[in-house]
Amino acid sequence: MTSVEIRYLEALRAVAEEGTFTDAAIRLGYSQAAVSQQIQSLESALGHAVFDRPGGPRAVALTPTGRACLRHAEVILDRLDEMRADIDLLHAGLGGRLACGTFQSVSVELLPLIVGRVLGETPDLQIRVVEEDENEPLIARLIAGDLDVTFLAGPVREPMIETIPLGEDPFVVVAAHDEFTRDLSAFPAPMLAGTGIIGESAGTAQSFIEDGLRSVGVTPRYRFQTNDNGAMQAMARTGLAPALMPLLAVNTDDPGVRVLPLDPPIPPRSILLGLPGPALRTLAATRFAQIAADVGRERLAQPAG
Amino acid sequence: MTSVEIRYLEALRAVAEEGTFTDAAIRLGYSQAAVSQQIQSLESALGHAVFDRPGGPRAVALTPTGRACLRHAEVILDRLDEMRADIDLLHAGLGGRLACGTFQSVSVELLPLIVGRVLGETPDLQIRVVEEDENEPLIARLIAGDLDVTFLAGPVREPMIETIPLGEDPFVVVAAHDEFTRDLSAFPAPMLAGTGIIGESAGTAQSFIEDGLRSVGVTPRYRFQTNDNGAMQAMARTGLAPALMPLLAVNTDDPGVRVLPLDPPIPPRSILLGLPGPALRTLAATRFAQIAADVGRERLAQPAG
DNA sequence: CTATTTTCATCATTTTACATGATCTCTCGA
DNA sequence: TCGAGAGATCATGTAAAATGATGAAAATAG
Repeated sequence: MTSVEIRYLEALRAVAEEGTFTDAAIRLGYSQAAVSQQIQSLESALGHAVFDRPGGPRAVALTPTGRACLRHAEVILDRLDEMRADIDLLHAGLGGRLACGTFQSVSVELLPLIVGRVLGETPDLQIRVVEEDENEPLIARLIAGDLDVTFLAGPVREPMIETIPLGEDPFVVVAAHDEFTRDLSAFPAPMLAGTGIIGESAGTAQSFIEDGLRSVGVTPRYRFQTNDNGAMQAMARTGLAPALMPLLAVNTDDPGVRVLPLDPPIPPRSILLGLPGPALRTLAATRFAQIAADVGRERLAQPAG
Repeated sequence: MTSVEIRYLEALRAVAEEGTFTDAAIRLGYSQAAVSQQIQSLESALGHAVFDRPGGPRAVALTPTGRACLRHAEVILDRLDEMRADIDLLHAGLGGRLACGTFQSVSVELLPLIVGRVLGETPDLQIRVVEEDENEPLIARLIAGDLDVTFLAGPVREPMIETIPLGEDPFVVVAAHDEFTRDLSAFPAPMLAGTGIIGESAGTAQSFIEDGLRSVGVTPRYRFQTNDNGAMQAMARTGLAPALMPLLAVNTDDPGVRVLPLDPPIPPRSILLGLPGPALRTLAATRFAQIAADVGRERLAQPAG
């Protein structure tokens, strides 16, 4: 009891196209007997004849079973070729797919820059972006192979993956442009205790901010919480309270607000790029990481020292 | 240098789904060593690793190459299952396709009746109808395997195919319904010499008619020739000349014409169903032939004796 | 830190499948 | 009736695959 093999399907196609077992054997580089046996194996695997052998010098003809089989066989053989081509492309670094994890503040400015440069080099690469609010699911998906590369925030302790520091993203105060803020060059941290703050709803970044505030003696009190950067900034513009946001997430072209460093400053969040171990790394992912590091050097503050 | 085999793709899928070589081997009914070697063969065929083996009791993980490969492998394996299912269906006579050759006069009444009954039995059968004006291309396509069954007219001498007589289709005169034809029960053949006739343009049927007419002493003289049955009948309705048509092609519900036998009669055309040799015959084609014979007995004149 | 467990790789061996070359058999056409 | 051409069959050597046992690496438990 044998099963269907690629070789049999190739023999089927060759015989169907050549019309004789002998010619098919020549084309495939086998002996006639080999092709005969391969077709017999295929027939025993399927349980039905695929060729009608009229005998004598007449060409063999496909049975209805053979025709049905050939229709599928051609798809299968084409798909195999496609597979090889796909894999070759993947290792040439030109094609394939790249799934990239990210989070809001990175998505605004850094990601488009990086993606733009990557696509400039390899236009046939298909980049898929997955956004999450926290590190944890991004890391999990990277390990699962669901992502090829992902941005991460803050310090990451995870031996299963490799991280590349891209730079630091300071937290800034976004406040309404009014008489009070007009002449400030930094926002006094203690004032936040009185005004309250606008912040993100939850997530890793938010608890990082809260710890930072406490370290400068301020207990955060939220006047408004949202996960949408635009909404946060718009709310700050009304003067309800200042928003405390990562600089990357701020639209600095907005004339209605002032973007100020906090005084005293709280520890900035570091931006990392996570990659799987070398064996699981795409060529495209490696290149993405290089470009991300370049862009980080250009656009992000680098840690002192 | 080995090439990609179905077995390897099955191993790839099993390992990817189970997470370990050992579990995949159990599922596939192989030893662990066998699966290990199959994956190695696949990797050497592709030129790249498909799994990352972290070593120790951790699950293996697909490499990007492996993921690309698996995407295609799943399509290929699904297609193989589909192929088997398709062939099984074909031999259960329930599914598959049936390509049927036909010609105009049969298409009008006989074919819809037969197709209706066949589809009543096997609704999932896909029937494709191919119409030709002559026997010759129909027979050629039947032999080429392009058709599974075909209607044929008149006597056929072709050892490569099998024919089943369905009945006879007499030639009738279709004449305008006027004072002259009102009381006739048969049309006198000699009159056709005076009026001329309306007939088909060319083809096997037409030369058969001409031979028949000559045998009753009439030399055919065409007033109008067309390949469209409706046009022929419409022309006869105007009274230009009587049309000589196979009864099957006549719309007998037309009150504007009288449909009369010829006197003396000319030999009728026999209607046959052509089938390929038994090895090339679909179960559906066999059933089609049985139903066609039934319908023929009900609707066609049977040859004397 | 060692023992244990889990997992995959490796090796030698057996078993199976495969390809070959030499006939056989069949059909058609001369 | 015979030969040419096509596939089937057979015996045989070879290559590939599966096996079972063993080994190595890494995480886990004590």
